[in-house]
Amino acid sequence: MATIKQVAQHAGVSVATVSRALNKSGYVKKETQDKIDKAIQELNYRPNETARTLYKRQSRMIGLLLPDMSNPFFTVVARGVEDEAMAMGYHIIIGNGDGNDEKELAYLNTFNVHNCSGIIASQLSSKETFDSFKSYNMPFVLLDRVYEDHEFVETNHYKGGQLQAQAVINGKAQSVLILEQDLNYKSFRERFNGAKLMLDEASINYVSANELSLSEDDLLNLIKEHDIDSIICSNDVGAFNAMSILYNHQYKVPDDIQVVGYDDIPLSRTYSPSLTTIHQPAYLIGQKACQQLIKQLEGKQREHHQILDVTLVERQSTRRD
Amino acid sequence: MATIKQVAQHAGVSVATVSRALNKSGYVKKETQDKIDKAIQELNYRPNETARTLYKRQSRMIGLLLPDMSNPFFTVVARGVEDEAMAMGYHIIIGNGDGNDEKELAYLNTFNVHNCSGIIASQLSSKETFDSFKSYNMPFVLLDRVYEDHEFVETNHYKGGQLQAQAVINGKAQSVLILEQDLNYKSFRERFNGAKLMLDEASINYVSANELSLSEDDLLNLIKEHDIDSIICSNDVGAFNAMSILYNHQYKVPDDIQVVGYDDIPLSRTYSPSLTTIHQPAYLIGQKACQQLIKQLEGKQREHHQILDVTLVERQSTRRD
DNA sequence: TCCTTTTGTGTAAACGGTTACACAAAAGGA
DNA sequence: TCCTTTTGTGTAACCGTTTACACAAAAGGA
Repeated sequence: MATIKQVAQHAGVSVATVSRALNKSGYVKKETQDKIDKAIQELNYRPNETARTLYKRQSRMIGLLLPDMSNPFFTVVARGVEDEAMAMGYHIIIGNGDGNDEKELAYLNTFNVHNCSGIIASQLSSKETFDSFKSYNMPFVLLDRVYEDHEFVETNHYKGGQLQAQAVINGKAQSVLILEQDLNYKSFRERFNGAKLMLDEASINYVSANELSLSEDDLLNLIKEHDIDSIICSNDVGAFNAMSILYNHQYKVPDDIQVVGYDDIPLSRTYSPSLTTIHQPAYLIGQKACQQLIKQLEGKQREHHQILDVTLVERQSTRRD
Repeated sequence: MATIKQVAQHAGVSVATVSRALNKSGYVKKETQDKIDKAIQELNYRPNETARTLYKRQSRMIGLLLPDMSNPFFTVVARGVEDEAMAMGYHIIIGNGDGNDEKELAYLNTFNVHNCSGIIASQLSSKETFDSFKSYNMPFVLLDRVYEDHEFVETNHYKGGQLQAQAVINGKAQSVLILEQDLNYKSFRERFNGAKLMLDEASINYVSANELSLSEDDLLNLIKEHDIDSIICSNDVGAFNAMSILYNHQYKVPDDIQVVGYDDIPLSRTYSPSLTTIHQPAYLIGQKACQQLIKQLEGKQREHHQILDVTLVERQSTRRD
């Protein structure tokens, strides 16, 4: 690889001039600029980012820390971040925290020693991790599962929960099973509360259970015991799971039991029956978070808390009228 | 952030000694080591990767270029690469090429100017891109969609195609529709050939069509026209799509038409009916590719061409006997 | 014309590490 | 004891950029 020194030599100027020409900082005579451009062409020179980063103590890289990129929701978020970063001339280093403190801190450290200019993170597994994040004094934006005293982009989970309930109410629900996830996370808690509120207002019975610790038999028992005719799931993957179990036990969806998911991952449109779910603008979340971070980096004016809207997408897995 | 200079000062030694202590290169007296460790502790020092990279002209980062990380197959591959990289003390910069020459070259360039130590890439959209890759003289390993004159990790696509045919033959196929994708890629071509061979041997009729350019109506027409009772898809997402269309037009899967996918993405187990498909060890592909690249980096002995096995996973979307 | 400002360029010091080299002290061998 | 080897440490150059500073030439103003 050619270096700036070689370009300088080749063009018969000093490295400082080349650098100025490159960055359009300071004065450079047209004639000189041309000579330099020619040299750059001929040597196929591309400035070394590492050296630039070292001097500037700031790279054009963004650390992206997700719970798990193979979760389809986060995959799409990541894609949003990546595309936006690319468009703005940044690049991302990706990390999967797996809800594990140590891993999260290890990635945080990585991002730091690589002079990443900022971090986008979701689901820091504990308040301590979050505090560590803050102590690094790196710009960052939280995603989806946020702490309220920091900049974030999220969606309106409360409304999402209400819409889930609305969907089953539209399908004449009588007895609802709400499958929740870790209620320590505000997002899940709010969805849960939103759904409960709507069901209470409509005087519809419901029971709830933790989706993660629920076996197939547990689910079937709950259904029998409470004569369940509607299931509200905590996300689409969970809904697919439930529908698969229902299918294998001769329950018809949505006639016997209707199911509503959450996220609207790409496959929920394609599933048969296609899944009624809450659309979260995953790609947009990623994009917005990236935009917000870059604004933060550049000291620009911005919204510190962005709460994006969610919508109900009614498909075949719920009844209508 | 503390620097090595501060650590040296704090410990009362030179930076060279600190560096040697840090890297366990060269001699360091036990006593001195202790003083240095203490200083590192007290200053919470962590070596700056950028500086290290600049001197060594080699970072501990790997560029990962995929067609699209939101394709569930590649998501899992990426996760395999990431986990393995993490375990070996490397990190990944991720890029989505989207089958677009320019993007691929842009990422290649990024990886290069960041002094990535190597590249793992899939589906370079043209031979020219591939040649550019080679001209950078960076170590790299190809994934899944490979050129044969370079190191790669892939799966046995020919066998995969045969197994797809086997699956429909097991379900007494009489008239098969093969949905293929871009046959310019060796992987798709081999699957196609594998499937055709098996069907020919069993004297079963088949027609084929390009999945990507096939509308819903086209599909339905083909089915009617050729009295199709089995569909071989080029991947699971395509199979879901097909099944969704079948479902909406009152075809029963697998009774009326059986469907076989390819990839065995996580959701194919959960889909209802669950999908018969060819299991590709996506995670393992990622892991192996990463291991192979790191061996290459370290100049170690290794297999240059790894061809992993695929297996048939028979589930509910195909008939049995 | 002389002085001031603007333009254009080069020199050298940073950025934070690693390592070649020099050299001194300690250990080992005869 | 003297010589050789091993151990331990420091000095300074280097990696490839950016930029503060110095300074000269050109342009502009009176």
